[in-house]
Amino acid sequence: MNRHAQSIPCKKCPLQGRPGLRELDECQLEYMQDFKRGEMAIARGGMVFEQGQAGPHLYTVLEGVLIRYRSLDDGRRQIVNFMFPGDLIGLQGAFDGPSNHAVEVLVDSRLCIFDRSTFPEFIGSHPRLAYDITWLAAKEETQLEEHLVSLGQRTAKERLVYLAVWLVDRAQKSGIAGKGNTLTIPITQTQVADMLGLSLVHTNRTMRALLSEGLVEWTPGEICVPDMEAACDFAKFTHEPDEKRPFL
Amino acid sequence: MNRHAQSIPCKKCPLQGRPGLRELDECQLEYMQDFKRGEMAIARGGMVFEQGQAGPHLYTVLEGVLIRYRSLDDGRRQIVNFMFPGDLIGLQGAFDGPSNHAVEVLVDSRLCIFDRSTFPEFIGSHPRLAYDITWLAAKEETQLEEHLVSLGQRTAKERLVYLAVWLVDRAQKSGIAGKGNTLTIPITQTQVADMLGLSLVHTNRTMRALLSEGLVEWTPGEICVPDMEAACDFAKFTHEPDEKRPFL
DNA sequence: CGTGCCCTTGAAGGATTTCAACAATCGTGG
DNA sequence: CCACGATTGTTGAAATCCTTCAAGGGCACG
Repeated sequence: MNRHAQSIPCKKCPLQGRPGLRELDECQLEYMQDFKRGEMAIARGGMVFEQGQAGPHLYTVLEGVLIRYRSLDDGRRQIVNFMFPGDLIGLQGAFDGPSNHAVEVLVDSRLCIFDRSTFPEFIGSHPRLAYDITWLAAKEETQLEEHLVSLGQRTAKERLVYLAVWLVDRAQKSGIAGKGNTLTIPITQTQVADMLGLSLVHTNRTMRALLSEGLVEWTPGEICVPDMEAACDFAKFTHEPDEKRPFL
Repeated sequence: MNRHAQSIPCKKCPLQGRPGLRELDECQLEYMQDFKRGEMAIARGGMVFEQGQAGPHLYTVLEGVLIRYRSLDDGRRQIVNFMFPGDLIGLQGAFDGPSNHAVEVLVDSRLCIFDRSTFPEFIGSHPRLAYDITWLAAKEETQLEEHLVSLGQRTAKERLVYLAVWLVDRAQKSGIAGKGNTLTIPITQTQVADMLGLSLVHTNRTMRALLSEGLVEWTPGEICVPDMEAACDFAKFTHEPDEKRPFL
């Protein structure tokens, strides 16, 4: 399922120069190189870690898309967030205790591996990077807040539009979107349902309704938002200018 | 509404020695003292900051309980989390850009004030504290995940039980709970509804149902969970041992 | 003693879920 | 290469959870 790949040097990190990501300078790249333990490639459907496991690693997404979810023991599950290139995985688990969520690969991914054990040292010795990590944690929190608003206040239709817009937006910022507000991504309707807190059937119906209205064209394998502004307006989505995010 | 109070020295910080909080050592206390700008007392109903404001400060809750929420322009609002003594307020706003949520006082509070501007310096010069801040950010994220599961997967009854258990648990850890899994706190049913994504009417009915079943006794002004274990079980709530949290 | 906020309850309507069945797609092994 | 099972998408109909509308009572505050 997963194999360790040859490690690319940080200086050639594919994330450098992405539209929504901040560049690291020479000096920072060298620091990172010290902490990088290797890379890992996982195919769609593979798990980075399971709920309840205390993995020894932290990861950065170099390539691909992943989902993070929590399960209740009776089978219900909630997808908590999507992870795109540049996102940090496993920060919560970095502080002892097993993580309470699982991470699964949605689009074949390549991850950069760091050791959990070196994390405190890492923070201590590189203030700028410690600052960046806090930045990322704060942003992640902001994202979860947005999802929370969605689940708590929006109707099914609004949730679907919101998610579409949010995904396309994030994809564009990480440079993996297609032309014309399009995103090619194999998300299952079951997964969408588990993200939005809706039943599979209702998710399907709502998608078809939106399709016929032309607001969001969510066909299997591809999301397209013809009129971004109209969609944002409908879903009461206010995307912030969102300056470049740091990474690694 | 709010007034600046005489600043208590950090060495006499009331948070030292709380059941769920980690002690700071002499050295750390001195550092903190340098960054502390003062204190602020706000009464129930008062605002720490509004949605869209870019406040110049960061706060730590010394006393009281607060809520954090986001509003949609059409009036719907979602309470995103509760803040208890030891919690950090405004971390998201610490990285440029106005905060996208508002913070309101639920129980008369006293806050410790820090300058946003000294934040980068702060992280840089005190690795241990930088680590703690990241810890807090990660925990906050974990909490939001739990709420997300609630809104996405649980029924109205389960949500209410979950919230009750969660609140009582947090109150106990911050040492402001009453005897016998009791918490005296003036939460409005409208606020509960806005937290759980339910209508006011349905929130009320569900509360009454739980009351008659004896699972959760949520009377105006007080929450009581007679059988914690039964309640956790019913709501599929798994509270982790949760080691002591750092603060400040 | 009003006015406003909060809690409470009934009844009707609507959004969403569940149950059920079938078509379409895909990967895999014979 | 085709047949097969497994997964995914689609649709109808009935049941239910939850919301909205409406109205009244209690309590605090000026």
